[in-house]
Amino acid sequence: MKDIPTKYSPAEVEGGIYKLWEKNGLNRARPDSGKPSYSIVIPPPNVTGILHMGHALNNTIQDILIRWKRMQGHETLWMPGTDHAGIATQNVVERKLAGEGLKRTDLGRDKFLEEVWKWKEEHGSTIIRQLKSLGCSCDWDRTRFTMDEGLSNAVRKVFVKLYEDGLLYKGDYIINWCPRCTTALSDEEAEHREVLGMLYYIKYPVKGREKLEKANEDFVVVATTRPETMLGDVAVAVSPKDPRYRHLEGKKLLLPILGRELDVIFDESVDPEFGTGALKVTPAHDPVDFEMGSRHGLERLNVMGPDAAINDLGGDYEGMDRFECREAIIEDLKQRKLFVRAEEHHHAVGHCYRCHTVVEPRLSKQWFVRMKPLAGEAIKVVKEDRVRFYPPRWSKVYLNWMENIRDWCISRQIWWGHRIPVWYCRDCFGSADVRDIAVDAPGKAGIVVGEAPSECPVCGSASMEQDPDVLDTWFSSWLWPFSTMGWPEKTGELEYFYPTDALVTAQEIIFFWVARMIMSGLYFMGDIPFRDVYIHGTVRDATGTKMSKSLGNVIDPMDVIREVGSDALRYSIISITSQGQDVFLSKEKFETGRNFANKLWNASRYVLMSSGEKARGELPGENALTIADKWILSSLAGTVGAVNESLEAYRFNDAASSLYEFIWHKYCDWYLEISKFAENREAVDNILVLVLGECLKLLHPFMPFITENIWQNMPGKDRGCLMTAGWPEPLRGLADDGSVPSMEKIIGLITSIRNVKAFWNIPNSGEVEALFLTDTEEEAVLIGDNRIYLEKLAGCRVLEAGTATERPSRSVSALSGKIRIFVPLGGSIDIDKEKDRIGKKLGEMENYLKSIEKKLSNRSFVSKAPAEVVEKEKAKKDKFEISIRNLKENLASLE
RNA sequence: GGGCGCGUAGCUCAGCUGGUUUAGAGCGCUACCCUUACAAGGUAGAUGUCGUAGGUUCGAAUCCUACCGCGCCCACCA
Repeated sequence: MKDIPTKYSPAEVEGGIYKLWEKNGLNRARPDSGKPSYSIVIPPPNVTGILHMGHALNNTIQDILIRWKRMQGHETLWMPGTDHAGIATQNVVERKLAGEGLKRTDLGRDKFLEEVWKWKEEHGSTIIRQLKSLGCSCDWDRTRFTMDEGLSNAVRKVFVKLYEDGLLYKGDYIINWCPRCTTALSDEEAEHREVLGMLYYIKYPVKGREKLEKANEDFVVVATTRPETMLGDVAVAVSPKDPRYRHLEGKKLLLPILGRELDVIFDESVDPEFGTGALKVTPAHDPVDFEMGSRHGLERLNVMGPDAAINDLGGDYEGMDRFECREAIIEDLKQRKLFVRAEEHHHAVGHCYRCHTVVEPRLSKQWFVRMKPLAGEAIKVVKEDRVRFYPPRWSKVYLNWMENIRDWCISRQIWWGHRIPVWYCRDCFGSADVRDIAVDAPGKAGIVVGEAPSECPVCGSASMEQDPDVLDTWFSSWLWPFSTMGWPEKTGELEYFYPTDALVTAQEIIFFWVARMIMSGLYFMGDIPFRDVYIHGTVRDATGTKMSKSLGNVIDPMDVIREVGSDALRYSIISITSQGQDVFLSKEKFETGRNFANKLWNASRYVLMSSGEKARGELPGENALTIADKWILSSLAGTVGAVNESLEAYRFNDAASSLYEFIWHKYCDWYLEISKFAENREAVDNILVLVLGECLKLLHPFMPFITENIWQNMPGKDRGCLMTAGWPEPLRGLADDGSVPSMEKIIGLITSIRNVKAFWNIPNSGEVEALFLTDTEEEAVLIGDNRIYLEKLAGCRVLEAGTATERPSRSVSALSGKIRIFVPLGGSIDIDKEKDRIGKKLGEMENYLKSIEKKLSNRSFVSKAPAEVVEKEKAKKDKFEISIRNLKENLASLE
């Protein structure tokens, strides 16, 4: 025992502790335990990803909840897993292949997928391992992956059900297209970023006018940010209310360079104020134009290929990249005197959320889910508080999105993911590319949705071709709360653990995931997927920038764990994240947790070395308790209550600081010091061990490793694991006999005396004498009975305590509450210094007293304020008057 | 264009269902201490017109309005 080092070394204990838990199967959830259930849905991290600070924060919060509930006696399920992250993972593997000089098309679909699975086998367990070193007490036996057989089955079932219910369709729409990933993206996957671009003004000649002289007569000026899309223009639109263009009705314009004839159309959606009030219409490359094109029956000319290079409709520009083409077109327009000017223009441009390439709005045939029918219930459950957001403001964000919901583009032109379970009959559809076959209603002939058919139900042909696309990764994630529990089977897990209790996630994932899970839960399970949604802040660096690999400002949680340990990481990050506020991190912030862990370590070391061998932490009989004992026990009870209250309200930092305050500033600073000179050794040893044990329990959800480690070193054979020890009860039923205020008075006296000593430069180890003038006889007795505290902790000898104590000559004085303290200083007293000290204090107090008096003399205050507030104010006044009188007497006695 | 968050000690932030806090914590700073658990420590101390200006109220860091600075999210102004 004596060999325990004075520095806590997490690296030496954490791994072993985790093995201990796993060996005992402590994180396994049993749906048949009969206990109340508590379950959490883990936001599945990317299978090939690695742990970043956001994960660390997110999973620490979840682990706190799970450990807390487990100790409270709930049967807890924290189901871990990873998602296949279609685009991201495919990109990673493609990059690896590129290093070998290969493209995915060189391998072919099957071979490529083999490569991805291989990659997944090699790298997929990294994040799981990292979550374990963070201390996460997930039920690892139930680890799920979105492409597991069970989850894939759920995806197919859901696809079929949506199809049969008329909620799926495949058709031509403008979608967000990433030319680098060569796939469609959902609206949420296109991140809009404000950029400084150019707005180009271009002349479109009026047909039949050879000269380009008079604006609006000979030509119309059109403004655009993407001149390259003019290759796909089919019209120019103006507002019907715009007098400038009314005369153009029935006229034709000529598309610059290509010379195609364009109609002039009149549409309400054109804003006459913007640009020139004339808008070029490109239905295949812009969502607004697409809508307009549909209204006016315009042709849709798609002028770009999948890589956003200009296709054969682009004439001489064929083969050029879109941005290259932009430059070339501007140049050609200038040559032809059709270019007017370019001005700087701020606008939001979509970027691919995986590779950050500028997204191209592009006409394309894709699968969509009709969302409006799913949104209704999802709005209701939040409005009715059946699903609650913490902090509540996020429900507004959620509702705003839900009320304006748009259809979800779910098909992706990549290979890694759940392939769309739709087969088309080659014979029924002839040679058409199956991608181009529209599916606008359920039951279309020649199409089979669900399992691979052996033949076409219409013509009997055996030549069926599966849709080449895969589904959006979120199409499997949105089923996570029930697909992981075995849905569509009616499993015991679903019965017992669904709906789950809490979802902990980051703000940026509300639309991607939270909202969609609520919709899918309600639609497929008929019930909400979770009751509480806790939205934590975003982890940023010290300057407020979001941490990201590409910016190079990340702090790797694994580095932090190596340096200070998981517990320190967890405690630090939790203590700086107040509800829903962003977390600003720097390496120094982890010192808080490291120091706290070390403090706990050393306090435990002391308790176990000096007393723990015999003491078992039993509460001594009430008669054996000192005021200090009762004070620490009562304070512990208060802390239990505070921690519970904070955790119930998802105020993790509050819970953490309550524990910090109690353990450090009450248990260590005071009780441990007091214990060193306690008379009843046996009683105090038991209380030391008892309080330590309760502290370990309360702290365990926050710092699981160190607390379990200390727990395992505490005496007592049948302790078992702290991880499954019972959570402390709020109160231990101690009689309220005034011990707590008495102890607080003693603490106040000690502080005052220390203060005097510091002011007069008396070393803390040096002894002084002290006399006490009290208001009441009880206080004098209290001091007399507890003189040992003053002597040991303030380093003073108590000479006298009573209501008639006289101030000795050549002494300085202090005040604690209403008790006056005199400390004789013999010849060393510097009267001027003392006068100055008292004078300053007196000034402060007189000022404050004046403000109280003013308040009390205000008739409105006395008549309108609640009686207890007035009483308090009067009590304050009394206290200050006495203090001032005392100080004046002190001053007078110096004369 | 809508919506949201933040501006409190040198730094990072709590507090904000108005009055028990003469505004708190951690870090940093100052002084004294290697006191037999802990120097990653102990004791004591200094530091704030609570962004600005109004308003509501007996009373506002806390509620309302406007403004000034930051930051974020959503949105089809080309």
